[in-house]
Amino acid sequence: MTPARPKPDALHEAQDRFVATWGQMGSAWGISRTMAEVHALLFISGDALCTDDVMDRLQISRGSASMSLRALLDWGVINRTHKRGDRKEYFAAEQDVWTMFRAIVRERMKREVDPLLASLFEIRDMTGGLGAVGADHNARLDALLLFFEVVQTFGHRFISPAGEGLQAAADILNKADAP
Amino acid sequence: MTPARPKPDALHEAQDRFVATWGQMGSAWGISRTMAEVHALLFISGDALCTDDVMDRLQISRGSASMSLRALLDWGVINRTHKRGDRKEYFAAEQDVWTMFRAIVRERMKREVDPLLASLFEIRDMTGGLGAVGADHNARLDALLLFFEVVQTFGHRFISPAGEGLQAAADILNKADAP
DNA sequence: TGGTTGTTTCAGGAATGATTGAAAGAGAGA
DNA sequence: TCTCTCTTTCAATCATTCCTGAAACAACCA
Repeated sequence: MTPARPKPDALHEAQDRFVATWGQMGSAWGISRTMAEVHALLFISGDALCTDDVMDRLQISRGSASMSLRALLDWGVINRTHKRGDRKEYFAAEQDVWTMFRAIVRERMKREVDPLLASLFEIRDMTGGLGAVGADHNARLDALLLFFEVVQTFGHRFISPAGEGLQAAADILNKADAP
Repeated sequence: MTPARPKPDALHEAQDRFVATWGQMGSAWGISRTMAEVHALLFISGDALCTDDVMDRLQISRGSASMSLRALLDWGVINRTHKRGDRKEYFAAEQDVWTMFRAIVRERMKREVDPLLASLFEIRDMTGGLGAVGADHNARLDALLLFFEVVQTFGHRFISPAGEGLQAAADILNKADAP
């Protein structure tokens, strides 16, 4: 067995399983497995960890750890911290789940929904000149556009500053739960 | 230039761009590019196409076309049809955008959210015996569980039979739009 | 400034996931 | 039953994406 046990085995194993689970979830949704695992580790440990901690725990290279951490910072789901008398950088995951998902939704909207809508508008314009030939085509595009505009509206509401976003979502769900 | 032009160039090009756009979108969300492209083609053309039509238009192999079509059937976003006096199978995309997304949400819930919740519960149980050591860990898991239960509730409402699902979502969004 | 510690970058290699194409399967009609 | 047409399967190949590791970079301190 392992001679040194800094943590109870059960906790350590539970963390590992959480990391694996969250990693799988990530890849199903288009996020690289490692990046999701790094996030999972920071979230579930609750501590601020340094690059070497992450490397050791997940058995990944320095480069990979650095890139994942950078990407997570860009997404706004982790933060840099420092420890007094230590030059290393430490990273801690946002612990509020709603705040975390607001950040995720904000980024995905910016990276995917907004460009998608822009493209759909452009594509629609390509057949503006056509008469009846393009009518059905345009009708289909319009239906899709309408749907994604609704998605965008809803998304904006979800991510809008603190109270509103969370409250709006919670209210909707509470109302929806009642009947 | 191409000698035969069964369709106006503009329409053809618009379709191609839509296919490419939808394909990109797919890969960002964990769906294989080709499968998303096949779906895009069926959706934007509005016709029922056979395997060869899809192969020719997207320049993919028979095997790839067959597998993509099968997967799209499993997702419930396209349907088989037949033409009188023709043994070939034709495929047509669901044209109602809300129905289409209800199918997508239903499948993703079943494939990803449900198993995720099951895993999170299991992981939580792994540290049930631990005292104070595991308390923070469990609190974090609980917060995540709560969030995904909300997601699940909301998702179920969205996909619930015809009227309700669509209506509920539309209502919520209309209300949210007002102020 | 030189030495030390820590971080980022990126070309190349490894792993993962997707596609092909040919062969087997399935069904219809004669 | 045989033949013809269309569909599905799957091992081998290909493409893409991800990770590694070492070198360059940056920041701090004496």
